[in-house]
Amino acid sequence: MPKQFGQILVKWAKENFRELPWKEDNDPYKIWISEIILQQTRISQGLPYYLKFVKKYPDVFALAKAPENEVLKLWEGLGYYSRARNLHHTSKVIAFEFNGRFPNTYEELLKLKGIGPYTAAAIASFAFGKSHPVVDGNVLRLISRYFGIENSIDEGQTKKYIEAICESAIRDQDPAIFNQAIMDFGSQICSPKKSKCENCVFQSNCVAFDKQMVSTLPKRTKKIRKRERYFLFVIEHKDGKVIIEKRIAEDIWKGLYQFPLIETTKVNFDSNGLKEIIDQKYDVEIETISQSITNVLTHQTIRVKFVFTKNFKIGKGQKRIKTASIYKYAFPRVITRFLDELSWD
DNA sequence: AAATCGTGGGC
DNA sequence: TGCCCAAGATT
Repeated sequence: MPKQFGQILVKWAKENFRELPWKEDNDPYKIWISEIILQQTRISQGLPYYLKFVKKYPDVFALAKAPENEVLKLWEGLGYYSRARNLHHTSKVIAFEFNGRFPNTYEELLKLKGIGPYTAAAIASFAFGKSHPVVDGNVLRLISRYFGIENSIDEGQTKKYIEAICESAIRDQDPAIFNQAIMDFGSQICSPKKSKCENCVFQSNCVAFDKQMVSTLPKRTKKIRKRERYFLFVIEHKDGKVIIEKRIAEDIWKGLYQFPLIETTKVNFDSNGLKEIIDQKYDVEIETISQSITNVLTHQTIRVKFVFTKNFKIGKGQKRIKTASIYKYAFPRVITRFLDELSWD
């Protein structure tokens, strides 16, 4: 790593500076909220949620005092809901155990739920000026290409190697500026596709550019296995009320609500005898069944049908709510999208 | 260590 | 269209 790497990076960033709302002041709370929201999430997708969160919960006490369901409702649609649950959990730790004082070291931050190596480094540097490099997807890509690292970035060793490189690079720089710069550069110039190599300030030293490996680096070895699942959501709309239940299992959408669910097999899902399948679990009369809706997630493809019924016998863990108060509960996207199309005549 | 956790945009 | 990917963390 040439010593000028950090300098060149910071110089580039100052010429391409863009203000981010959570960096207006150095409020660790706001920086924390923004970093959790931005995990595996693009700024354009996360920004509206950030604005909602700091408006409704201006400080850690406001967040800590809120009920979890309310926090999940605000998070609805953003995905990876454990982030919201951990965010809320950690807000209570900070508010009630630390009396609202935010941990200000990398090591202490790392102990908090939902804060891993990236987020600890981000908060430590952006809020407290501590010298810890952020190593996110942008950084892994940039460093892999610059050094021509052909080992998979999925491996812990590779990540540690890149972290070590960044620790030396950040040393002589302002930590916050360096971290912002390296991520901005990775996302704007050293992008996954259509990298802007023509006018890249690192072109002459970049191994990947020299060896024409820009499009093949970084390497990944993990392959995603996708499961197929088949969900029947049973809806009973009666007297302006519907029945819902909370997802509590260690599974997708934990903490969110849904209509009573029957998970079934492909054969049953596609068969004409869906009634028997439903009868096995619930004592109901079936009216209509929606067409199959496909919900593609990272690790599973879920086929969903909505089954409209009468005389549903309510069971444990289920409750009737007014349709007018559905908006208070957080639902998975596949359900909110369906509800948006629906009018409860 | 490897699998899992959502959603939406880009091509 | 189907696949990749996105300011990762947890178990």
